[in-house]
Amino acid sequence: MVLIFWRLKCLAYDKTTLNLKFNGTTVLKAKNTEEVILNAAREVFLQKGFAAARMCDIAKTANINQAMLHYYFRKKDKLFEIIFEQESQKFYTSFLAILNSDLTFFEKLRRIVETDIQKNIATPFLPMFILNEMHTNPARMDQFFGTMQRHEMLFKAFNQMVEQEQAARRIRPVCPRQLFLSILGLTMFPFLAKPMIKHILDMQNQSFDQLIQDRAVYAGDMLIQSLQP
Amino acid sequence: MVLIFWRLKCLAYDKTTLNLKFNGTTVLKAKNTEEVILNAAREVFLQKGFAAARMCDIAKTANINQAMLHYYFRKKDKLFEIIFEQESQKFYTSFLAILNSDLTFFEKLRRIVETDIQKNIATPFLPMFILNEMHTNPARMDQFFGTMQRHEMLFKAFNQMVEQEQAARRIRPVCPRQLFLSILGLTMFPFLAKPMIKHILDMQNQSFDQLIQDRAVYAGDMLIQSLQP
DNA sequence: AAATTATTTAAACACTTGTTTAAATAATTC
DNA sequence: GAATTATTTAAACAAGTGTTTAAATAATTT
Repeated sequence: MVLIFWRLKCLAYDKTTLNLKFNGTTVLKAKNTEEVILNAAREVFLQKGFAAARMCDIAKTANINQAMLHYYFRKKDKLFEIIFEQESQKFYTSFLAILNSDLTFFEKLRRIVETDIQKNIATPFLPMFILNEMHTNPARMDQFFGTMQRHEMLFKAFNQMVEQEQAARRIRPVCPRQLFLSILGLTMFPFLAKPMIKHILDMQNQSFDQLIQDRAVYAGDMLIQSLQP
Repeated sequence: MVLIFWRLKCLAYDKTTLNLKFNGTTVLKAKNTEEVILNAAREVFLQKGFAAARMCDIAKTANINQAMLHYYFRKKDKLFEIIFEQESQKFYTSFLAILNSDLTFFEKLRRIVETDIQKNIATPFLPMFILNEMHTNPARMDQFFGTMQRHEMLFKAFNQMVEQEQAARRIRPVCPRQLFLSILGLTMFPFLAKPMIKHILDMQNQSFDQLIQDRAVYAGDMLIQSLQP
């Protein structure tokens, strides 16, 4: 019995490093400090944005000394750049893949809306994080769009598809750019305006989440309905 | 000739106060310092948000000494509160008025979308300003919605109207909350995402503004089209 | 096991940025 | 026109916040 307690005492997670230690020596390196820092930075930056985020908040969230942040990442800017880069990637990766699939146009619309909403449910602060950062610091856009021409491809593919559908008279005449704006607006807006909307609609978190869930079907219906020839 | 030059020299706007002076004495008090400061604060806060806004930027924009800001408004927080309060007012004042007018439902929809977009054209940073502030500092919401129950009224009136139209089978069955989200999303999103959208759609300012202008009609069409029974 | 390297800590540092002070100037009142 | 009050300025101040340092500890290599 004493033995058990002795073991329990000596086998424990180090709160600081999150490593599993036995008698003070690391047995399992769950995550290295770098990852712990990045996760904390992501959490704080996504919630507050660059300007309002505090290095000490990140340190506190990561459960480490503030100097560690600089040991691993030198500057706040550098740390932010990494997070922004990572999060930028998530933003519209699936969009192109869906466009290039062999679904029908309407199926693609549904799929895009569906995956977009599911993605944003997973990381609800991402839209505001990206858009606000671009708003206050337009120079960041170059980083967002990177070196490649992802974004040109993105709309070109979409545009071509809409024109094709239109030519075949499977949808009514519509400005592809407006349609593009509508898709993003219908899916992203609830995440951008969540605090306000919750208040106006007088909803708790749970029922708001349900509203968002239902929105995938609703937005899909609406788009398709509005495109009927 | 000399006289003319002498006059030109002595009749001039004081860069600091914006007052019109003659021989050094104020002839016309265009705007008092308070207004000058508030206008500068509005400009800076709307563009940067609270955290990224700098008192010295506001002073520079107002063309005055930084100490003046504190002489007139004590603290940065206080100054921000005033601006936030003023801008909050503009946010959905017209919405209720239109709902209570005696237009048909579809006409109301068009009118709401139209005025919303026109309002945002006049103050394009307002949506991001309000939503981002609520996102980073939810405590601000109480100030936004103020003491009155404007917001409850707002959705209640809308909800009732949708249900009424539905009962009369003038529109297809639809969740009023989803429709509400759609209206706001369709009109506000372009302003929230302007930097990104401009880049993706590869547009200059001018053509983007045209896209926004066209959007009032487009969004109205889309909403009505999607509601056809 | 000793030496070297990597990691962590606490404290100090330095830069930014909000705020105050005290003196000067302008405006107003008596 | 003198006295009082309001406004403005420059400078210093103070609080917040990012960053560095030097010493301590842990890990790794020799």
